[in-house]
Amino acid sequence: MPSFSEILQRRTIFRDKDVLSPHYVPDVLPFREGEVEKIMLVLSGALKGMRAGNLFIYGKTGTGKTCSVRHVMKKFMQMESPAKTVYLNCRIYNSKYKVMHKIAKEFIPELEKSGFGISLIYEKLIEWLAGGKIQLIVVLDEIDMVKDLNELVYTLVRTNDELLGGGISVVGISNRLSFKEMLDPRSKSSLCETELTFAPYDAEKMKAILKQRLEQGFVQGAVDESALNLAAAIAATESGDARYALRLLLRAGEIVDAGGGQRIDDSHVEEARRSVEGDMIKEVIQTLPENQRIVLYAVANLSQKGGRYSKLGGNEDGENFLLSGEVYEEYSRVCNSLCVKKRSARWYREYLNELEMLGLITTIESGRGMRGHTRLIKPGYPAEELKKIVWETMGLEEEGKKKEK
DNA sequence: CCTCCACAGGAAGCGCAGGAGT
DNA sequence: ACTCCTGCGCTTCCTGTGGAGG
Repeated sequence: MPSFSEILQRRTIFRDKDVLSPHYVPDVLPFREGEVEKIMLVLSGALKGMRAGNLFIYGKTGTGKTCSVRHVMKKFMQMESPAKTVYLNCRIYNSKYKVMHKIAKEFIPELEKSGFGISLIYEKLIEWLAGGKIQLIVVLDEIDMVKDLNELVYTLVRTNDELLGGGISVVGISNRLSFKEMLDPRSKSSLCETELTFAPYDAEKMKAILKQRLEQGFVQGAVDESALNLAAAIAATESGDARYALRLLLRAGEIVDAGGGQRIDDSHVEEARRSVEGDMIKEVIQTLPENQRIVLYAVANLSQKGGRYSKLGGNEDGENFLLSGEVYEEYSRVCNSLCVKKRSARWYREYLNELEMLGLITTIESGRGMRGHTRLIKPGYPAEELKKIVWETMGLEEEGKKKEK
């Protein structure tokens, strides 16, 4: 059993792990100068006591949206001004009430406790804004998660009509462009007063970003040039997501540390990719309902044994596809042995659709050679790995699985 | 050609939990 | 604190689809 002092004395190639975390806001944002300037421009009015413009920011995950906004907020707060900003993530504050309450209690201590009516919160907020002639900027990250978004936007925008001094402006951030169509036209036109799109990073930019971070995050010379290139290339081709790239490097560093090495090379990045991928699959599977996990297990299990399709010699390219029907049979069987009540065949099909969308399985329509109209299924990842992960997430049911064998 | 098979997926409705309204 | 309402997960029922088999 090691002591803390031993652990602290262990050699590490990290200088500062925080720099590699997704929450870190760097002082310089490479390739986002233009976007940062535009955000500053839109919000600058508030510093002069005028109402700032509303802003809608769109871009895929890991393209620096949140980072850029937080960066601007940081600068904004350093200025002498009665203007205020609030940042909230709508994954947590996902309704009009929760958002309004969070905004209010940020500035008005007496509303700290919950249980106030929405109208009281609203009035207090107006009183506070008008009293101090305050310009408030509300940043709503992952804004598409708000259930009654139309209501919320309408309320926030209308507030300005009731105010003589002070005002509210909204900065919405989303990674889904399609949600804009869900808004009614009035909310849409006020929220999207100004729009800004963040493009994914290409491999070159990704490399520069990683380079900037690893100079602060790792000790000098800890990362091979080719390992850096590889990490940048993987992240750029898979998603353009800088967070993913950073995660790769972080994991690769941990792998090297664990092995007592001193340099990250290509093999560590490859290993990190597999490891991170495994983590992400696990995260997804964990959120799945029990029955859906059993469906996934059934697919994995059956694909190892081989389905009827391959036994009938129906496939030319050797792909081991499964028939929808036989997977349902297998699923039913597993449910039985686990003493879990099975879902109807109709709902099972919905489960399949969702699993496909999540990339956990792939399906194709049956063509010639197959009787009837069905779907051919195969796992999206190695069956062994999927079974293991499902197994782990099932926890207590492990005993049941053993009996089944 | 028609019929049957083996499914896909839409429509309606049901029971339940949690939030809104009073 | 009480009911009322609504969204969600799910079942039941049903119509559609495209090739196989007669």
